[in-house]
Amino acid sequence: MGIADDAVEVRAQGWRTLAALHGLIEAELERALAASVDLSVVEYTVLDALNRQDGWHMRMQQLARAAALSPSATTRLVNRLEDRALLTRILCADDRRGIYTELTAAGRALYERARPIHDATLERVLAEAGEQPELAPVVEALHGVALPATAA
Amino acid sequence: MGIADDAVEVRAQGWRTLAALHGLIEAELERALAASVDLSVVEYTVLDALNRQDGWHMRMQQLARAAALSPSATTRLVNRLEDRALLTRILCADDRRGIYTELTAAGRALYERARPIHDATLERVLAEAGEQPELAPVVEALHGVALPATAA
DNA sequence: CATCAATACTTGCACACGCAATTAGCTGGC
DNA sequence: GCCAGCTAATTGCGTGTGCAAGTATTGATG
Repeated sequence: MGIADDAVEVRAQGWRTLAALHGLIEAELERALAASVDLSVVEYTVLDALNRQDGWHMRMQQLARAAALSPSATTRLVNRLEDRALLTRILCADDRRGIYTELTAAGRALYERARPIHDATLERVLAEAGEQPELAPVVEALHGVALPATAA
Repeated sequence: MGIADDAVEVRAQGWRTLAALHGLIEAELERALAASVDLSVVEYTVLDALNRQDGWHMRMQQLARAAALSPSATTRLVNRLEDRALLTRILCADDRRGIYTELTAAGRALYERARPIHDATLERVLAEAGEQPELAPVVEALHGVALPATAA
């Protein structure tokens, strides 16, 4: 097996490791959030993204990008959250095709309740994963990701 | 914002980055494999896992673990691949609850055709991701994952 | 040897997703 | 000012998934 073949194997193994870690974290978050606040991970991601905008609107498309979802899935996700009165649709005046979404008070409240659970679960899972030799290097690398804005 | 809060933010940001990279890679692999060999990423994962066993059987449960899938999803996934004659179910004699799966010649052939496409796509996407400052640290870490067996 | 718990897989069901087609609204050429 | 082409969001439809219940088989206990 030559050097080139080794590189291919390393990449494949790296991808499997990444997928395994991702699946592990997502499954744990899913379980924790569903049990405590009846939210899925994508739903939490949307609430988190909206909250990070701190009172400002977000287009459906931005939401879709933040949640890595298709437009249609985004529509239905927003529907679900709107039905639960966690956010509201706002037709913006300057471009009447675009639809902005905003957290309601209830949405913000639920997010505040969900966040500590989310963060604690993440901390626990990352700690556990860090002890597995295969996953550890990737877990370590997560500490090194660039922080946006506030850290600059 | 204190040190503890920073750590929480770093973890959250790390998780978002991991999810973004994972989604990116998976989407590209999905597209490439679907277009060329009509396989989804999970289907390829199963073929890959079976091929790595090199002629030996795998239980449904091992398959489920390798593909990060529930038992029910594994059953249906194996059904799909069996319908396409890419693998066969083998009822093993020593434990008649367990069901082993094995690649057929057609399955092995399709895998051999899919692998270069998979590997090339992975190389390309990782190279592209490595140029994005936010994703780069995680991409780098993938090179450092431990190789099983053959590298020992 | 009969029985009860545990394990391995399968099936019923509801749900979230992506793709393609659709509707509504903006924008540029003439 | 109007039609063609583009973008934003939604809806119809088929498919893959997880959970919970069901079936078959094994192993332990009395």
